[in-house]
Amino acid sequence: MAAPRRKEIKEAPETKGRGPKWRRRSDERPDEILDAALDEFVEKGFDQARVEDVAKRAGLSKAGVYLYFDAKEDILRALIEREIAPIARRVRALAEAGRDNPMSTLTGIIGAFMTVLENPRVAAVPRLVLSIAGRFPEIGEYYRENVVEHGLSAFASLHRAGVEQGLFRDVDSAMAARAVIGPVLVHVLWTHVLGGPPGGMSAVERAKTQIDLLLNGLAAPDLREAS
Amino acid sequence: MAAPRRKEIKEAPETKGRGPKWRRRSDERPDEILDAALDEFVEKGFDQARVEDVAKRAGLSKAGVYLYFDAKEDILRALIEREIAPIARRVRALAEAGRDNPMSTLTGIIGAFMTVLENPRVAAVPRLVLSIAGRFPEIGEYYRENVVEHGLSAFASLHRAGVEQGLFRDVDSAMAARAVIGPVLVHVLWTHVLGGPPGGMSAVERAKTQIDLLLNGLAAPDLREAS
DNA sequence: TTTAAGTAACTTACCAGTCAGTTATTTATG
DNA sequence: CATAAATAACTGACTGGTAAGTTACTTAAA
Repeated sequence: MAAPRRKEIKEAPETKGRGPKWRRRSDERPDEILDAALDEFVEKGFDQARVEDVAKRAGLSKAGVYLYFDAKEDILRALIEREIAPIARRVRALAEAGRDNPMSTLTGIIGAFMTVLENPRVAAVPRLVLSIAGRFPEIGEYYRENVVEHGLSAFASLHRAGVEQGLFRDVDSAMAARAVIGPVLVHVLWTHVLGGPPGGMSAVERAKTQIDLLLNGLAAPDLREAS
Repeated sequence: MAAPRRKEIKEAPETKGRGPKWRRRSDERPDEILDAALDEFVEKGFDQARVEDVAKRAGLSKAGVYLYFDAKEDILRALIEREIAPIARRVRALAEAGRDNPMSTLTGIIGAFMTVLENPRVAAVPRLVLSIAGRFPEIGEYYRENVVEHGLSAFASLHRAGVEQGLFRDVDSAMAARAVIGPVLVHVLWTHVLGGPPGGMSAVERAKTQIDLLLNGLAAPDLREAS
């Protein structure tokens, strides 16, 4: 916990003569606080994290934090909103790409999920959401609507396209989506939450195996039912 | 680790006339407290649950609780241990049964998981574990060793048996296990944590669809790769 | 009469949130 | 340019409420 150096922005006004009237010294404070909060929340959980520690990590005093956020809860809310936006955007992008080539998009999705969630800081957000969703239902709903449901519908359209091209079987989209993200989720929980050993496989190998299993099924080839 | 000493004295004085010298009035107190604690923890989460409320629910005073448990944390520990034992036992039983008939055992496992986890009180335990595993790593490890790893190895032997009988493909057992429990887990989180709508399907239908997908895969039949 | 079982009231500690006052930076003025 | 005025940014110290854990005492069973 090295004392974070205060940012020293001595930068002169951009336009010498007629600059903007008000140039705040720290427009980036809110983001710095959110960064610090994410670290603290990940380390200790929302309840056990102290606002004072968040403040210290961000390089200001507790009272300073309350200049930018009205309550601890609001820090959490803002944090989750900030972290979720890019995910929603990415999901959307994947959905767009999916129309043309469902199969490679699917493998792309699984691969991306796995590698992105390898990063503990990324994996931490869904964990945080899960752990506080009971107490702040709106946060859970927000996450559901903006990430999960978004993702689901994106996947559904991808699946639909694949069915039309004769690539995928016409099963229930929601169930298929669960078959896609379920194993990834289990892996995340296993490694990041329960502290299990990562196992021998690399992320790429795991992704490959999972896709194979997802597409071709567990049943021996000669036993598969046509559907 | 030091679980609060459960009073091992079995109630029933077998002999009518002359009972044992010491008949405690409440051998069942610890269990009553744990029942109450589960309710409170499920409702509010570990941190927000007050020991006094647990006590009230169990029908005694807060100080009374501290006669049986040294700390709030110990209540949690004991609770999880108590709830986990039967699961481990069930997992073992399923594994035994699995040797003979891997295919029906597999469908049995999925069905059992889904229906059992329909009960919020049951679903609550893994949720609790997930939410506090960061702060009490031993609890996470305990859960991992006694439930997840147990279950994994049980599944692995089931899978092996199936492979030998030519029923299953010889993929990585751990990955196959994830493919089995992942979707169930997603469903639990979806309904119990994020408050998503349950969707049209019944538990039985869902189980059926999931098994079909797991065994036969998502790919259209004529595209499947032999493996 | 002994002792396990139990309680009300207390102590202790913590921490979210506030407030009165300080410092730094910008603009206004002569 | 100096310097005063204005105000945004910030802090140390405090408050109030909450809840874990303790203690000194009471009750009731054997």
